[in-house]
Amino acid sequence: MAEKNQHHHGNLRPALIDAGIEVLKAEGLSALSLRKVAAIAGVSHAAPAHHFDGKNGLLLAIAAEGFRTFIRYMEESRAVAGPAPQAKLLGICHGYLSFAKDHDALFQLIFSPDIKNNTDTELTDAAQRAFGVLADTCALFEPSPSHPQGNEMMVWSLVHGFATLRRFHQTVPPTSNQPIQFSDILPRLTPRK
Amino acid sequence: MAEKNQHHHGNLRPALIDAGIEVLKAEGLSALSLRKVAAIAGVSHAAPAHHFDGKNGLLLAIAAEGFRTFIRYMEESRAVAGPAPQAKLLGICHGYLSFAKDHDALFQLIFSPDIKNNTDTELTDAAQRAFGVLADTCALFEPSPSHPQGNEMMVWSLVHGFATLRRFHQTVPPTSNQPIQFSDILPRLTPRK
DNA sequence: GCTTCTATCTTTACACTGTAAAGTTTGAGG
DNA sequence: CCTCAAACTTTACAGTGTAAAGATAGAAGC
Repeated sequence: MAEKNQHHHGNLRPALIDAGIEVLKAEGLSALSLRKVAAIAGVSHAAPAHHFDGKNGLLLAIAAEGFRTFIRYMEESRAVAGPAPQAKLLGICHGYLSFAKDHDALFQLIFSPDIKNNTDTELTDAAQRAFGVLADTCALFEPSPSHPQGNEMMVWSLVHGFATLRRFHQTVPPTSNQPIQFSDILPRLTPRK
Repeated sequence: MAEKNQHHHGNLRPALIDAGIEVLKAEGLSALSLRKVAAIAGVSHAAPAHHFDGKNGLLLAIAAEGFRTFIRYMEESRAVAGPAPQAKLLGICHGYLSFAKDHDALFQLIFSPDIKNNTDTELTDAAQRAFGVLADTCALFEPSPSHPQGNEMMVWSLVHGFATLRRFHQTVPPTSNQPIQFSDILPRLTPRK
């Protein structure tokens, strides 16, 4: 490894992003601080400022990386699903939900309104590619009569809300104690012929 | 008013909660601090500690208050809707979405996983009552064949995801620029006879 | 080979945050 | 009138983001 204990770290930027993801996994979003990731990477606390424009910049970079693994989750889950359109759609959603479960804090971050994005193309590109994965799968079905993107928004809202509320129910327990599967609430769409 | 400029404020607890909601409206969740609400209420920065168990306690109290106005939004929106079950359901959802739009930061707070709830009955009661408003309206329809609470969870996930993604699209703009209405993605349920 | 220069990182400093502990005031009860 | 307890203040401390100035090392030019 490029373990130079000198002044120049070598590839500090990705190291800081990795450290950030590490903190997210271990202690959650609220525990993520510039000084902590700097300490993990073995540099001074002010070093991150030269690679990211403040804390928000680090969050943007981590979020972009998060979106990329988010995409991977959906694509891999779709790949192992059956060939039928409905199976592929459910596969995407299961990937969505698996990501939310496996990367709790990262999921919180990438959809957090706290990260102010001012034309960060790296983030918006990754986010729109993530939406594209879902849109492509929705294109296998007849479009919604009410709106050209009706199916996308319906499925996207449904799975996102489901994931978010499942997180919420860890804090405020639901009234019912019968666990519900996502496939129970996903409507059947009519495949395109 | 009970404007005593002495040592004892009189009713500091609700004043701090109001100050917190005021900050949320003006500057957002990230700008909410104990010291700031204390300053607004005109007390020393450590005063809140005697009424709430730390910052999380204040957040819990604000969130409980937030859930109560959240309930009011849904009930009032249902009241002005038509008598048909589907109209009432759509009314609830519009109240849901109006609240999310009018009280952006408060909406973020009440569904934030950062507020750690350790058997705070005030919050859980309000939250479960909010869910009850939606459940009551869903009871007007035939139950989902797949799960007794299938309709509730479907509608709840749908509207919550829609609200969240609308917030998200303020940061990352959507690929399509044709605005979509919630009524376009809400499925028609079959009313109970 | 030597100098210069620039990106990278460090040091120092400051305002702000939450929290704990000890001190002060005020109003109520004996 | 005295005591006392609740409400609030004061003081202190560790942690945070950020800005500015200083140090270092590798590259670029000659």
